[in-house]
Amino acid sequence: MQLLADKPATEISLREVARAADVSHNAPYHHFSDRRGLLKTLAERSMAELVADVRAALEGAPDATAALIAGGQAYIRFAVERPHAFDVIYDPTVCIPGAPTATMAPLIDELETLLGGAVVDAGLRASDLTACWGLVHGLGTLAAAGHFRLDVATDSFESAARAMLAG
Amino acid sequence: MQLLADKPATEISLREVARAADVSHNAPYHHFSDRRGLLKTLAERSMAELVADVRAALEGAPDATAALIAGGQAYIRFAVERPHAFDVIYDPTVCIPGAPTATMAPLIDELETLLGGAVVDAGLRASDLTACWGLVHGLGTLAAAGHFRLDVATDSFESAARAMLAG
DNA sequence: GGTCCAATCTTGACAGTGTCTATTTGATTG
DNA sequence: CAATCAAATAGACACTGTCAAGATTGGACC
Repeated sequence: MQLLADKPATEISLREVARAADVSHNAPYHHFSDRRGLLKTLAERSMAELVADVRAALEGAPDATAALIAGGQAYIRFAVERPHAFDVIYDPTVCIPGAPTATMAPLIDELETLLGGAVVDAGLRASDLTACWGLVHGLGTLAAAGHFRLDVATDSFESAARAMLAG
Repeated sequence: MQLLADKPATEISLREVARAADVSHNAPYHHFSDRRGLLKTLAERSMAELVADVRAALEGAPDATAALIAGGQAYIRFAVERPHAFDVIYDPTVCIPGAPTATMAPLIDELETLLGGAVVDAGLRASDLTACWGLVHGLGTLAAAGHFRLDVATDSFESAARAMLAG
């Protein structure tokens, strides 16, 4: 996780992890089946932290509308502030949504429940979860890649969400 | 580009490209500066095709509202049908938005002009480009990763766009 | 105490990869 | 014809993921 703060998961090697832990180059194989096994674990931990961030934002909001906006903005902020952690969560070569890890599956469910609940509580239809999730995911990804700034992304989400609520 | 249809850019090796072209393992170095140089070229070609798809969708639409929806849906469809090409376009280790390639820069501009024009023509504010781009990007990415189906993503974009137009 | 066992770590080896250097080829051009 | 220059080549290096086969450990049990 420490290495993941500085470089993309793709560029993290098992031997590098071993060196950082000051053990032999093969010690990681007694803790992870594979290089992909390591990445799976990184993805699970990252997802747990993303879910925690979103939940904290939802719980800290005064009303349902504010909760939807705060939750979405927390999602976007996570993507921008921890881009490599965010990327590894959604890397399809690491975790296939159709067949997720035993640890990952409930986290995905929880994220969907949190976001879905916020969408419905704010007065939107349940099917609008797709749009809201897509919106924060795309804004977060593009902002993380540098296509626009974080505050532009969060403001943009807020006004789009309000437009959907009004419409 | 042929290899990119079957596997992510990350898993394409220069030596593999050389074998596919039936040349020595070092021949690619006379056409690309670097492994990253190859990926940059793949990103540029992919971006050109994405822009072409979006433009074709815009031009084939009967009115401004239909154009916005068709353009966004073309973007989503590209992401789902050619996920590896889509990924390499937005890979920040390949092309940094702040300092894009000479070939990539005008393509990014063109995409923004196309989408921005569609947004404004349909009656939205220019600042809504961010939300629309983020929306199709996120829906495309999540659908490509398998989090929901293509038709769910395109339908979701259509109804969200109509909601924004009505609000 | 002694004995087993499972985890953990180690060294050593292998093929594959990106990249550097130096050398050869082959066509274009003066 | 000779010169030149781009394109391709072979060879080498460090690095990587992964496999195999031994070490070391610490506790559970007789």
